[in-house]
Amino acid sequence: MREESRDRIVAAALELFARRGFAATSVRMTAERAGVAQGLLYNYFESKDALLQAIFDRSMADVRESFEVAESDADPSARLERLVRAALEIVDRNREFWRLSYQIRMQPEVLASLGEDVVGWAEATRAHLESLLRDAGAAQHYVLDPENYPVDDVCREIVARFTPAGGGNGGRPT
Amino acid sequence: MREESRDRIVAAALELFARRGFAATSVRMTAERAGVAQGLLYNYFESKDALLQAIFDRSMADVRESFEVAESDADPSARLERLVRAALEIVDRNREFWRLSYQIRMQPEVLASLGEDVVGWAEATRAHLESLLRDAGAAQHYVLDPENYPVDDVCREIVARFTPAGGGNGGRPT
Amino acid sequence: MREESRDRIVAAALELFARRGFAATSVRMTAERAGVAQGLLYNYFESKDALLQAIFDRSMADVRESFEVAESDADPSARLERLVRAALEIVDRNREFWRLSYQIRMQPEVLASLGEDVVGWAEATRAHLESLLRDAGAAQHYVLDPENYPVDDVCREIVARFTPAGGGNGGRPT
Amino acid sequence: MREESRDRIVAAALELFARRGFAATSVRMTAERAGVAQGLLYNYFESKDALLQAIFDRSMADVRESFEVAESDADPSARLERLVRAALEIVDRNREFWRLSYQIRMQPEVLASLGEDVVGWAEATRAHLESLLRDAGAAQHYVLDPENYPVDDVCREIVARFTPAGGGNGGRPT
DNA sequence: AATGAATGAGCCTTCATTCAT
DNA sequence: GATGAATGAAGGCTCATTCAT
Repeated sequence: MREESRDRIVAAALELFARRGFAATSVRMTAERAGVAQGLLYNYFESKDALLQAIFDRSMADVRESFEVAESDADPSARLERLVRAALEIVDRNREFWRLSYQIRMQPEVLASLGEDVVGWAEATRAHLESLLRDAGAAQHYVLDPENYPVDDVCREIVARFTPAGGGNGGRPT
Repeated sequence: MREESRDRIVAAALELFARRGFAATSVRMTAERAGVAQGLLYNYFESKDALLQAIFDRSMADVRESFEVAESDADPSARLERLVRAALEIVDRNREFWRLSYQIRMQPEVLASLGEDVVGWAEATRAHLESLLRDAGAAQHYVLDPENYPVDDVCREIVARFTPAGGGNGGRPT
Repeated sequence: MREESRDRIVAAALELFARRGFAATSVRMTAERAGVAQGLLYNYFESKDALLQAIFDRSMADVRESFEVAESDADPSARLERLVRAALEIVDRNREFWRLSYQIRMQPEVLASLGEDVVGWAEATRAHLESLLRDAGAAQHYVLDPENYPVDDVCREIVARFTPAGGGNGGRPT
Repeated sequence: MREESRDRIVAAALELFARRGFAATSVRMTAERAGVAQGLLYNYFESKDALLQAIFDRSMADVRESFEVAESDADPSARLERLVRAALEIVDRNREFWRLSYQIRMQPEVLASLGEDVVGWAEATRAHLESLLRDAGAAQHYVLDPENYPVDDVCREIVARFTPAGGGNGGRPT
């Protein structure tokens, strides 16, 4: 039950930070959304900053794990498709997180206040993800408007492009 | 004279809003950076929100104008290249603004508080810009790390792609 | 067992209240120092204020008792010396308490919130103690820096002063 | 007028800190007593701690100056009396301050948070003052209950004691 | 007897904003 | 046009206190 309160706080914070921005979201508001008293937040997190860091920690672990599972696929012929699907799923499952992530990547000071690992990780994952999803435009587009995104088309096309005999416009800059 | 103070405030605000986020930037800080008393800000802008709106107005006008000039080129053979170069220049000249713009596009509530026109404009320009620069990945990449961006290569390639006989993968999703 | 927890709480509270002040000491801190959960404190005391009152009760009883023992000495020739030694011992044994007591005597509002008895007692004891220890300066000095206090000299001198044939400056204002 | 607000804040703070204790006095309460908005306090002082330090600075300067004036008296025969009267006046004029000072001297942590100079000064002045006023008991008594303090008797007696031919109980420990 | 998660009032501080100068 | 003292609401955080376990 201890974990439940903590999780609800993290979930509420992620949602609000993502949609309103970290600085514009008050702790009071976050606690309210999580359905707990505001003081409780400080039983689990040392500060509002620490809560932000915790969100990154959790999502980073989730992403890392998803990729590892996908990459461990033994069958080479299915591997690419699984990776691409995993990438889309990762974006999908953590949509709020990416939204938050995009904001913070634009703010050098805030970014620096998070641990070193976040900075490196954010860059690495973005590269990883985008090399699969073709480009940040796709990812960003998908984050903002998932309904109208042609997931299957994109998926099929990506696979096609990376499969021998496909060729075409290969060496595009990212 | 009047305009000089106003401009310095707008410039300071843009820089700070972009690098630290709108909510995390205080009016005091902005006035300090602009080298004026904090009260003066309210001679020119009704509120902090109005200042943000003013930044959008100014940058929107700048972008619009740049495009118009480029598109008015009479010579068809040079037109595409000029447009592409204009797009890169626009991003370059307003780098802080794009940084800010990306943050705010992620925040539905903030976005809505700006005028309707901003919402539509932001979307339209992004599409316009990105259809030229290929994708937001490129634009975003360029915003964050302009030093290492292969401007000329990209430019050449884009022109190539849109020039007859290029063809190929045209209908890519954005 | 019951008493042990209670005593540890009182001891911890006395130490912290004395060295950091009552208001600046948190219940959490006190419980931590006592090595118990913070909730337990409310099994023994109705409130933080009641804990303060309890400290006074305990120390007041201790002081009272010490004096009674000393004053009950039958042998007139030894009586004075024993009283003086008792006074010094009382100060010594309850050093933290005096420290706390001095602080609170300066704060009319806090003092009033304690029971009526405390106010009267504090004044009476101080007078009693100081008439023996010569003055609050001595007592206060001794509280703050017991190492360098010439206990024996003071003791001897006091006895001398109050012993017939000493006389001299008797009716000094306190 | 800037100075007036500042002074009113300092005066209100001194009074409240002295009578209720530093930690138990809220900034809101202080501002209210001073008749200003609570935010204004931070135009003049960086923090509540800084305000406490400012109080010490001001009173320390006042005390120092009073002593200097008294000590500069050329006439040797009047000098002692003037010094003693000055000491009493100093205590009188800064009664709230001494009250506060006594409290804080009992709290090692708070004391340490004030500048080094305060620690040394407090000790030196106390010694200085008390060697004149005979002892902290007198001073403390006078602080708490000035109405009933036999100022003139004490003054006369002190002078007598330090004047040649007086002698008597000279080498008392302080 | 004992724990510590949970509460919400209140703390110190910062903020956007106003207005006399 | 420009200043900065002044305001009071709101922010992040800590606190004394309660209560289910």
